[in-house]
Amino acid sequence: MKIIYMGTPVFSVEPLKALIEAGHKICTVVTQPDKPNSRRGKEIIFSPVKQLAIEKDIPVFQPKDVFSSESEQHLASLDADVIIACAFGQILKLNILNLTPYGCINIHASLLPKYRGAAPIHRSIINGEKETGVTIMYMDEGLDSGDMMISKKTSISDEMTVGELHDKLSELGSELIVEAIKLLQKGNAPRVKQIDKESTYADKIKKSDCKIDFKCDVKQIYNLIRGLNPYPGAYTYFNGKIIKLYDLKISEKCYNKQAGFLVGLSEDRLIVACKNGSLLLETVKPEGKRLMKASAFWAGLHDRESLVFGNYN
RNA sequence: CGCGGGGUGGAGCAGCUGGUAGCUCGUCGGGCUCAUAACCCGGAGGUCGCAGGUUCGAAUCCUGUCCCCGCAA
Repeated sequence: MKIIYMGTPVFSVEPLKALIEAGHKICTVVTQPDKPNSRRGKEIIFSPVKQLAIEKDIPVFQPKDVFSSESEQHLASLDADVIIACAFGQILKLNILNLTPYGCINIHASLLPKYRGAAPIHRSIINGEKETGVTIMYMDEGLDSGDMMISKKTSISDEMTVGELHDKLSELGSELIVEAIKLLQKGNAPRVKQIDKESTYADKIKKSDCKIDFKCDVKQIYNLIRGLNPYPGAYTYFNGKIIKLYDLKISEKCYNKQAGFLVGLSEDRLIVACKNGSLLLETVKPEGKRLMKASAFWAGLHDRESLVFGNYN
């Protein structure tokens, strides 16, 4: 198959690799424009997918708007069989959706119609789901509302972080997309409508979603933290500064302290009292600092007056 | 030139209204103890990122330089 691949972040790297290894001809990789960035100003960071494309000698196309007529003309001139989109980051409109014989196929990291949208992986952990998966679908104009081709489930363990789940789903997506293309080629690919009324949405993670509310149950906080670990990281405040919490365990042990109180250290873990239990922090990242052991953070406290997370002052 | 924080014994920090360095943890030795992650005593370990300047004297002030990181994108 002659494929146009659209993707941007790390999640879309593995599937692209898999397609290349499966022997498909990737005529162009479409990815988001380079962001002129970095603190220093000048360094330009290529998207993960672009890096792979360069490595594999695949042409890269970075339109500001894929659906623009110039972009459309360029893509049309490639004469591809199918467009595969995976976390590309731009909305596709009809002109692109209908550009190739097989249309646009999407790799989505959830079991549709559940968790449509931008952050299905994060949201599924934050919500404490036990199971999720990857769905290969035919794209339409809606938000992840197209007909489904195939999907595969995977379980979410109680300790899993979003980073781990991300990698797992990325791998699963790689397997599925290769299989999906085979089905398309054979001409017997399934096509199942989504049951719209059962759909749910996983909105993009906003900054405010990452703030820990210590009034919540310990389990909820635990899910939030692992659902945002390693990126973008759940945060709270300590002495007026932001501190992000990463690796941790949850404990049922209750302390007679206010939620957010730093009880002390136990086996190199910082105990934080919560509602209906406690958190055992292993790594944290104070504002302006790099990731460090919770025990190191504890060791560096010179003022043991206000040992509470969640306060602005 | 997007905003900002930082480079001090193995780790995390304090000191920075100038006079050769301190805290917590770790580590080593010893003690207490049935025992210990707890406690007590003692020790080792630092050219205070680098270069230059001011000064009788700088981790502390000034200049330059390298590196690291947080936020925002």
